[in-house]
Amino acid sequence: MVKNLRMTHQREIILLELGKSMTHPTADELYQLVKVLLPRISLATIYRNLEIMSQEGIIRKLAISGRQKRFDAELEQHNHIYCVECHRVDNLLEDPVKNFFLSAKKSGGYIVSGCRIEFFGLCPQCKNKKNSRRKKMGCQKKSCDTLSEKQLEVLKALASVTDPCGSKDIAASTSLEAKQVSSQITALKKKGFVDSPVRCKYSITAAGKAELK
Amino acid sequence: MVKNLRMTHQREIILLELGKSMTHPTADELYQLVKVLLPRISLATIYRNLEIMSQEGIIRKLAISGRQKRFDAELEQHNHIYCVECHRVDNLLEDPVKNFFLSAKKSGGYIVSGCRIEFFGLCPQCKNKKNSRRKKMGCQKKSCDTLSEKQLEVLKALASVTDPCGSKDIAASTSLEAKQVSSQITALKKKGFVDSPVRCKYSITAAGKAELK
DNA sequence: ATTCTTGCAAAGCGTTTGCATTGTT
DNA sequence: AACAATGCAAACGCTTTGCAAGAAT
Repeated sequence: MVKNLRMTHQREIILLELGKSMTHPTADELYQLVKVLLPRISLATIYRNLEIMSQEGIIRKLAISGRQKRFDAELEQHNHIYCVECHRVDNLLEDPVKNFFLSAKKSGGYIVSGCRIEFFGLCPQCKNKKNSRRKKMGCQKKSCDTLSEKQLEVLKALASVTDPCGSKDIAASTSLEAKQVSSQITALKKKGFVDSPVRCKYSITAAGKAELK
Repeated sequence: MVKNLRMTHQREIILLELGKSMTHPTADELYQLVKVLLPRISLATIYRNLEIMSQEGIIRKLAISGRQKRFDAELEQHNHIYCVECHRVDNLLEDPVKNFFLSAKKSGGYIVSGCRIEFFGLCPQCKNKKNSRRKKMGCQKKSCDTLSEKQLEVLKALASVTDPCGSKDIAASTSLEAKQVSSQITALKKKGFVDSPVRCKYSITAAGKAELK
């Protein structure tokens, strides 16, 4: 699951340039930036590293509006605003859900003409496929460090929200009962993947996020 | 601006199949469906028609998650849910902003692992470019049917929301003052592009939507 | 020594376009 | 008659991949 990554010169520079950039660059834009420092680097290396690093959770791949993929070194949850004319992507500072028009005004001078909201996850079919696949592979590895299906589900649910939430909330978003959730949370806290910043409210830790690959 | 569309057999079938389909098909998926009825049709025709028809507002192009574009014959505002495993896209029946977890439960059995919210519009630079371009072209056409810049801005603001809203809301989302908005609304109502279903609340009409191309 | 990573080139995929022909108005 | 739309094939842009050479552990 976890790859043995090596810190190559190329990878270092790519990460550095992505970190410096505030424009959510595309692979090609990043290529242009990196080429200044490493003239012999190839575009394929950029793509490969961006892919690997986003899989490892070191950077974030933005699936925005059809066109090219864009990348972001900022991992904290934040939303984006996209110019339909020049295709640039900026960060949205305010929470857009709270007040559409307010955030529009504050979005660095954008004229907001719309908003796309898209949920993602597993459809019923794929959910079932995954479950049966896991059962088959279940007999191979069974160390204490391995998360159970239920724990994984809970952890994912916690990863998908920013604010701490109670076990009822988690139950509502998973296939589990509230009672089941509580015991999973206990196990997850023991492993250091979950903590409880407020009484009866839980949130995922950095270790927990890392565990989800 | 408005093209002279012809109703060809191909276009008719494409529209029909898209209308029947509940899966937000990709161009290629639609190609497979249409080919059953019109075995000699080419994929390019599918792409061309989908592009033209979405430009004309007859269908909707979904800018979703990375890979292929998807198309939808349903024009009413609704949000989507996307399976990260098999890439299918379903409709989200509930308003997702209201309650993330509630809608997750009701999303046809999906396990929701996240949500992408993306605003779009014009960035400050492109906004300025467009304005100066319009000013240059302003002397050519000046019929009564032409919308002023301000009217256009108001109309766009109304097009971007589902519920009727007051002039203050509109002012907040445009570069205009509330007073200016009111007079633009009056003009737009006269042209039949805006109506007022509730006192002091305005919404865009079908004609208004059509006017925005 | 092992195995991860690179640069290069070629292929991949989804989409768009040029062109001669066909079909609609 | 005018010109929009078609089928075909070739090109496009972005991305991925196979492979031999190179670099990090």
